[in-house]
Amino acid sequence: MGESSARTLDRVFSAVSDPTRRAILARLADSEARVTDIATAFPISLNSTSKHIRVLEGAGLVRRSVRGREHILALDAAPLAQAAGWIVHYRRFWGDQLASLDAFVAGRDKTDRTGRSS
Amino acid sequence: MGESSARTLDRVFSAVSDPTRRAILARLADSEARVTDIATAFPISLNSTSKHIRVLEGAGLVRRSVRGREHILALDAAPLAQAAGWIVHYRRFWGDQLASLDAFVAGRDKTDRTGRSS
DNA sequence: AGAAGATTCACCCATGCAGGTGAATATATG
DNA sequence: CATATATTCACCTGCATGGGTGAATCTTCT
Repeated sequence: MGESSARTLDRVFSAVSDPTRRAILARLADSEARVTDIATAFPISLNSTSKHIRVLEGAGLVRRSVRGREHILALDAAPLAQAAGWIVHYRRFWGDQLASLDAFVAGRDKTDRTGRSS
Repeated sequence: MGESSARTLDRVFSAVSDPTRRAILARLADSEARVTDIATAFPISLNSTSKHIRVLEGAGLVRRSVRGREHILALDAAPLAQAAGWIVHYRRFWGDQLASLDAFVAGRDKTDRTGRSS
């Protein structure tokens, strides 16, 4: 399971490296949405939005349920857990700035999670 | 502080999305190394290795100390903590597969951390 | 000074991706 | 059937990047 998911890890990290896609995830964390809903919320075209969603789907971060002519998109953060699993291996190198991961989580929870930088 | 680090987050995720670079990080987690040491450990040229290290430096994940003609590279996992901070915002969407992050950390700690495939 | 080692710089090539526009495909709705 | 809505497909452009080769730079050693 650790070997075949390397490709997935590639895609997850790559997908999440884009600010627009991180913003899309933040949006979907709030509520489900259609492709058009997301497109109108960002200064990019509907087409570009569709491609971003494709990438997020390829990473397993977004799931789509076609209901009629509307494509309802929902966040699926499971691959992020996998990504966290990789990162956490290096937690002993994080140094004195972060004692425990849970403490880190608690302290950081009120930060903005959009990741938008225009 | 949360805004200017968005770019950093981009670079961290992007840097880590490459399997070769993840393997380089794993190597540096074991011990410091020169550029040549890393290059000989991978089936890519010295030049390509140098570029990968540049990317990792740009993400703040690797620090270089020039000692004479040798460039000693060391892991700096602090940016990974920042990346973990972003991911952790979505931990409540991870579902039933992972109850608490610490439990996850404990259970996953003996998995391989190389990230190498092939 | 001269030679060998370590690393980078300057290009080249191919691929991928983010962004766009315009047409095509479904699905509702009148 | 005809039309509006939702999404994608096909294609184009510009830029970044992973890979390579060969020359240049800098440092150590004899």
